[in-house]
Amino acid sequence: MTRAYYVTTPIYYISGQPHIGHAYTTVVADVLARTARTAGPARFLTGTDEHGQKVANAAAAAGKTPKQWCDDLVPRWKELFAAYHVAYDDFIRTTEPRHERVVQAAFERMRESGDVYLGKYEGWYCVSDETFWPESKLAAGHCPTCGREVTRISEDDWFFRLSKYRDRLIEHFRSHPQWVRPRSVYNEMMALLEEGLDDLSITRTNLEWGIPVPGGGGVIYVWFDALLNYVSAIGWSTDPTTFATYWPASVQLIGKEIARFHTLIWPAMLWSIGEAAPESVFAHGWITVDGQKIGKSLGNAIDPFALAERFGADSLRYFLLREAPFGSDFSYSEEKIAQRHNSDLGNDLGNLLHRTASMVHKYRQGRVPRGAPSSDLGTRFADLPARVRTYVFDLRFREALEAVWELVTALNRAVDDRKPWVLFKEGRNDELDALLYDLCEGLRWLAILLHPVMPERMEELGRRIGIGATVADDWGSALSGWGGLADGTAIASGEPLFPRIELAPLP
RNA sequence: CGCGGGGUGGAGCAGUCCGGUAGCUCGUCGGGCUCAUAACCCGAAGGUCGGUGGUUCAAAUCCAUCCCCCGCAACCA
Repeated sequence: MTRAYYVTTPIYYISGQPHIGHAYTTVVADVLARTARTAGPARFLTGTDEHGQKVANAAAAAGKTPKQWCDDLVPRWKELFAAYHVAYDDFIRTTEPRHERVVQAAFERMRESGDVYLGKYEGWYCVSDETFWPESKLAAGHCPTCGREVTRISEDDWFFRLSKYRDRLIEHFRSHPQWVRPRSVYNEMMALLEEGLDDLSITRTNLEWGIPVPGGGGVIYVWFDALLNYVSAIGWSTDPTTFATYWPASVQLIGKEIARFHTLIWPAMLWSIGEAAPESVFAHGWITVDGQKIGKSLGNAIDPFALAERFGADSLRYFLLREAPFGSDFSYSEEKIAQRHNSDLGNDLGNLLHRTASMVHKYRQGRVPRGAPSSDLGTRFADLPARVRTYVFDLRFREALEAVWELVTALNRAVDDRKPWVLFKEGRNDELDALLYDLCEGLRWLAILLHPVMPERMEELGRRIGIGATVADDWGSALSGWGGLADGTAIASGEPLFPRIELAPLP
């Protein structure tokens, strides 16, 4: 059985509209999946988390049933991913039967093994908000959102024996120091582990919007339900062959706010049903505006659709991966996006295409001339695909892009160093042919190497240099050596690939 | 004593785990070039790496302590 690359995003909780953070995580997963596909089989899962109190509340406020609410919103997420050129293999909704079956099966199995047991859940309930609050969240004994009185409630719920897995989790963390990244999140989770773990109530009797507890007794708590999407989507308990191909996941991307659930509770749940923990979990940072967290209440939420419209989805994808080391928070601003777009994409890369196409037309009637038998550039960058892959699979996107940009810079420099306008004037045709060939071949490499990051623009670049859809080829064959571009290929001249974006000056 | 992260040339950041010429992008200044999207290439200026103390032949990097900023704080996804 072939093990395949399996990458997941969190499933997104649809109590409202998608924002730029959703696009961020999903784009990163897309880049991983696209890169993995240049090497072998890969699967990329995303989806929506649709149960729970907040969805029920939001739906009620909108005068809809929860299901209708979700059905109406799911297309927004799909539109978002389409707008950002995301090509997922599967999109799972937690309201689908294939998921509900698996959640109930997992629950049953844990109940049979004794990892799920009946206990008493106690907390505070705000009648007005229809919300439960733990003791620690109360504001001076009152509801933290509406300020009203809360009442003590107590219900019989099923609990997951999380405490039982503490020692195994500690051992797993110690023996797999890279399994949770970045290091800061690993440390924080390890500290939580050392403080100790309590069992978790995983059912609710006061709520109807959820997956029914097998045998009755309310619904399954939304987190317990949601985490299982990663295995329900690949057929746990129903399709052993598919499951064995993809599990354990290669990397599960999350935001750092949900690290507890994915690095402590999730592996314990998996062990409880006899499966392995994911190979790695990577918690990325927040996108901030002027160092502040983005939030509706702060009034600085960003409409991801408008942003893609304005700057181009591929430029944004590049920005998100290039701007900060993956894992850290990073500050977003339109000025920074425009700067990256203009400088890296427009001046360095786009202009490289433009000047190359111009010279090929001016000096060689728009056809790629025959290259020299060997090229210093080809020798120097022979290991670039392997380097890029290593960086990408290590989620060091910034370093991957910097490595690719060494080639961009080298090509631009080659023009200055070898002075084609002089070669042309002096009739040094072999030298001119060799240079122009290097430039075109270099562009072919760039289109292929950058395709996972900027699929739409690199496909356009591929069309311009006459290689079309092969930009998504397997790197092993496409980039096995310098010289893959056939001479005589027509190079199109055209509008700038990344036209400059001028921001209106600030008042 | 709740936990964790951060403070590096004008701006934004790498480097800190495994001590040993402080690196990148943008900006600034000077030069080159004309194929090109006022783009490209070369060079320069600019930092006692938050403070103090310690370990060491040697510390941005290890230890202690202090100051400042920011997240999280158990069932909220």
